[in-house]
Amino acid sequence: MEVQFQFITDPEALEKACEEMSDAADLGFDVETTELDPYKGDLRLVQLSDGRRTKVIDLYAFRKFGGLATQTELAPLRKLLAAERPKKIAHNAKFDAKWTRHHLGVETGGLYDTYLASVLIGAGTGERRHGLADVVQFFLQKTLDKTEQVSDWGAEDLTQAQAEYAARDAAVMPELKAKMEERIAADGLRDVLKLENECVMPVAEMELNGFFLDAERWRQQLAVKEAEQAAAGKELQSMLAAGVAQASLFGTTEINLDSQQQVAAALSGLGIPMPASTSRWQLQPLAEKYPQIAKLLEYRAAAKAAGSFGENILEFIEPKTGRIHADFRQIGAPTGRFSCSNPNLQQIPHEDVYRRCFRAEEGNKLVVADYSQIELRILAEMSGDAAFIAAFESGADLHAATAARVFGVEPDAVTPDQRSFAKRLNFGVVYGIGAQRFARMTGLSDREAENALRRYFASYPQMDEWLRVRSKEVISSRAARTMSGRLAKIELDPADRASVGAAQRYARNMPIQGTSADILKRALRLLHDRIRETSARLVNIVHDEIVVECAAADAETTREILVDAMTRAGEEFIKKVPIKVDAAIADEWTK
DNA sequence: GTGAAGGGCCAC
DNA sequence: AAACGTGGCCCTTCAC
Repeated sequence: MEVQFQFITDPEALEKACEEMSDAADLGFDVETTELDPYKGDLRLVQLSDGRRTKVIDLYAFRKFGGLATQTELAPLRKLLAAERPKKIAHNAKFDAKWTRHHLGVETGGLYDTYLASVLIGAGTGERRHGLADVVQFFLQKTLDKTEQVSDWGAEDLTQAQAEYAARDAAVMPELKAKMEERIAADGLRDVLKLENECVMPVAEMELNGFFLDAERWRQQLAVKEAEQAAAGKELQSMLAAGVAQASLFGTTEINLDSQQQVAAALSGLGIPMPASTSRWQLQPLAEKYPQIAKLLEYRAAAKAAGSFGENILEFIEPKTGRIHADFRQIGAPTGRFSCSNPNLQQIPHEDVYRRCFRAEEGNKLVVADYSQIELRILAEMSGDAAFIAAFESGADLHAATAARVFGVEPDAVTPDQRSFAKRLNFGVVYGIGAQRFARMTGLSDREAENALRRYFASYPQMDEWLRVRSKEVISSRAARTMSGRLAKIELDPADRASVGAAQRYARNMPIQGTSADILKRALRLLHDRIRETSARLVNIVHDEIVVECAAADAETTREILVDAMTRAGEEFIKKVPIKVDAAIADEWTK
């Protein structure tokens, strides 16, 4: 693939090029950098292409004019990037948006991400990869050579091959987008792609913002957990010693307490009847009778804390900012949920000892807001169940209202036990729980659990019907959708009962979990547009929760903006049930 | 040595 | 040894 391009190294040429490109409807947009992390490396090239004319801008040539983020020589480029039109077509646009935001000081407008488009079209099948070369091959039947991708982009003089590679990646984007749009339309993915594209910039900024972690507090907490682990480990070793087959003449009876095999063998050696697995739910019932089991569970909890939530997380603090800049995958699950890694800020334990380490910096506040029972409200909306909707509309305690119906008592006569059963039913039904599992969970007999489920669905007949239709339709459609139109293709083998069951539970759960993700993403965009000129910064999201940091003086205003954005986003999708958002202003990430 | 797989467990 | 959905991280075990 041969691409003509202009290599730009001076302000006059840049201004002319930006003027030339400004009339295009779509511009391919790409950058080349010396590192993957914008806090660690240089932004070397910015490439723009309308498909015919391609500009490769060498930012090293502009360093002589001063800092890139503020210099006036780059103003034409900033203006072009900031504009809603032309659209900027990029593959994994979050990357390009982060680098240009951080190094050029500009928020890119009109982003269109061919990576996210490809993932949406893939609909969770995993049957093809979504790298640019893969996507270009699949949609355009053209082969892209990516060997220059990892070349030295910090070299004073770039090679011809590097410049051509850079130009070509940008030049292919408009054509790729045009081709993908046909498929997006045919698959009914227009709305959800718009939702995703509008969410890229908020996510890019969130990653740049990072979340402040008080390292001192974290270390103090960690020291406590490490001491607990050491103490529990020592006690457990001596309790197990008698059950360990003599290892050597030197008589060492120490075993690896992190090895299920060795621990299970030692416990068996003590005459303890061991279940097939050593997972907590299996061992818990044995803990009362056997102190060794109780000690093992104590050791495991401390080991988990010291391992997954230990020193490792401190290593993610970026020295330049003193904050944690985790990676958020915008379509982390086929349902549309985000995933998070390096580190995963969506799995920090609830306990205050951990959460209080994530806090606002001096002079700032956190605003923490989450949707109240959003998945159950979505289920009410999608199923249109009159009784379920009425329970939400009354504003009364949903779980108590459910208990009253299931147990056939007056709402104010519901016992705490009954409410607890109803709560677990309400949450379980979202996951497609079965009677057996519900029985294990609650301690009811299988018979009683079946009856409880039967009464539950009798109480909410339209919900029952909606869930049944999802189960039935997936057999032929092999697909499910959220309210935004997000698609999940579902594989199943009709001859295999387990596969059919799994597909049916997924087909019932995906529209609910995925619509929740749709709503959150819409909220992120609305929030982003309203906090742009304020002190507020998005710092974390956890499925139905948004955390914003702002100047202390702006906290009340920020809380109102956040609640309003989340509520409006919810109301765009949910019409029959009220949306409820709980929000708090705090110094720390606690509720 | 390195990496995949599986167990176990944290979040929503 | 979960027939309750979605993730990621740490650890051991085992194959290459």
